[in-house]
Amino acid sequence: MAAANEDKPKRDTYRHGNLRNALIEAAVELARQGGPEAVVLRAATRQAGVAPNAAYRHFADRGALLHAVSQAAMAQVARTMEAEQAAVPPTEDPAADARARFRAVGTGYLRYAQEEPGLFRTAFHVPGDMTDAAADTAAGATGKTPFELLGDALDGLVDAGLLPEDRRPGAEFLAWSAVHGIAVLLIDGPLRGLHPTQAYDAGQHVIDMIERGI
Amino acid sequence: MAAANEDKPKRDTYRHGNLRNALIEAAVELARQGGPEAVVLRAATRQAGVAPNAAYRHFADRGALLHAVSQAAMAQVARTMEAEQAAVPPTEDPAADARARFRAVGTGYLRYAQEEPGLFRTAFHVPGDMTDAAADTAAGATGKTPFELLGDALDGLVDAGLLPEDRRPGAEFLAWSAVHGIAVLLIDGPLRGLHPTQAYDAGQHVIDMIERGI
DNA sequence: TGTACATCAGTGAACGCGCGTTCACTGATGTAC
DNA sequence: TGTACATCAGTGAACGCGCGTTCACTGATGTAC
Repeated sequence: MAAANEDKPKRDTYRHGNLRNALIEAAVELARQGGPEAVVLRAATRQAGVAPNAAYRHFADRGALLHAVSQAAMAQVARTMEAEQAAVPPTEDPAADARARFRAVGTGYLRYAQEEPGLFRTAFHVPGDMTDAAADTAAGATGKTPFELLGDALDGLVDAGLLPEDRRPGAEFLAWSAVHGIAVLLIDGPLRGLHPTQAYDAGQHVIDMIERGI
Repeated sequence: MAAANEDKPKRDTYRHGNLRNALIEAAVELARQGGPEAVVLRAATRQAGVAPNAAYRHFADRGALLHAVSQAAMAQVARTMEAEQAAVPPTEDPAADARARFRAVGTGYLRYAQEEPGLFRTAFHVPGDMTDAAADTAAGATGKTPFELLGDALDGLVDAGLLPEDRRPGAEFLAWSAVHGIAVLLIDGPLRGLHPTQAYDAGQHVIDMIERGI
């Protein structure tokens, strides 16, 4: 109360030392709370306890910072998918395993959208890295991007004989469309505000549809 | 060149007379070119040749104007769907007709998204009227909203025996998710920039998947 | 081990911008008598 | 048909705001000799 700058992080060194990461961290938090448009350069520097223009030592402009946030969010999506897959108890049945791994990709995607709508929107609102193989900063623990994880899961369905080989090409986009669509409906659209378990069910129904229709 | 205000629409009357509509028209054009965030109150008044604050005679705030644009865009979506349905040549086969009418709903939706991405994004970025039955300003020539047209088409599938009755509940959201998802992928996502005929094909494949998986 | 120097991360101040919104107003239009 | 008056759509000026970005700078750190 006495000091106006009580939460202003004080540095003991003249140089920050880790400013780039600090800015990304702050920007991620902004995106978490308000989506991509909430990623405000000045706010990030404020949070990092640094002058506004200090950001320009590490990012060309606001867009570059936003891009970094997007990559970080994408990596979190990948990790959520991986965690969902890791939680699947393996069975004796390879086909069942393949199915479960495929469904876990979609379920993880939707779980992330539900839990972190702001970051989810940031991940995909920034143009064009989703399918970039080179985007290693967008990868999860296995080093794969969400798109690659989806591709692998589809390959798994083919290997298990659950998906005819001639249906494989382009299947990414069918699955992705449906899951992404329900995600948007759930977080921004008319299904927003659904009870989490209902939202989960809606997501599972979409995944059911994909399995049938793919 | 001589006059700086050459394109400033001059009124002959002191009062504009039709300002509300003029503002909506201007705002629609802004959204058309730049999506919802391009709907700037001052820009709309500028275009209408009116002082910025004049807008407050007709709209409570910027949000109200944006909402009007969203409704207008939604109505255009409905009209595009209706046009797509009207273009379907009727056959002797009621089942084939029902299918065609169902597909036309999706095709119209995707055509609008492709042709008017800015307005499409505006229609759905503004919270929550999509499923409002009362939203008559969001209706097309038949007086139905996009959501209602989809519902009717699904009912048609049931009547034609193409969709089991127990699959009907919630089917709106399955179909809508998939079509909306591919729309987003096509206009903002990694499929952006696809050749229009490829984009059309991608959309048709999604609709195929829906028919199979619904 | 000590000194001179180059590097470059962060500072402080300022810029121009356009925005949404509020205020007290003016004057054209429609209505009552 | 003419006059008085109320209504209310649009005006003009100003507000506070926070933004992204540029400029010339300072001073801590690491390196070479």
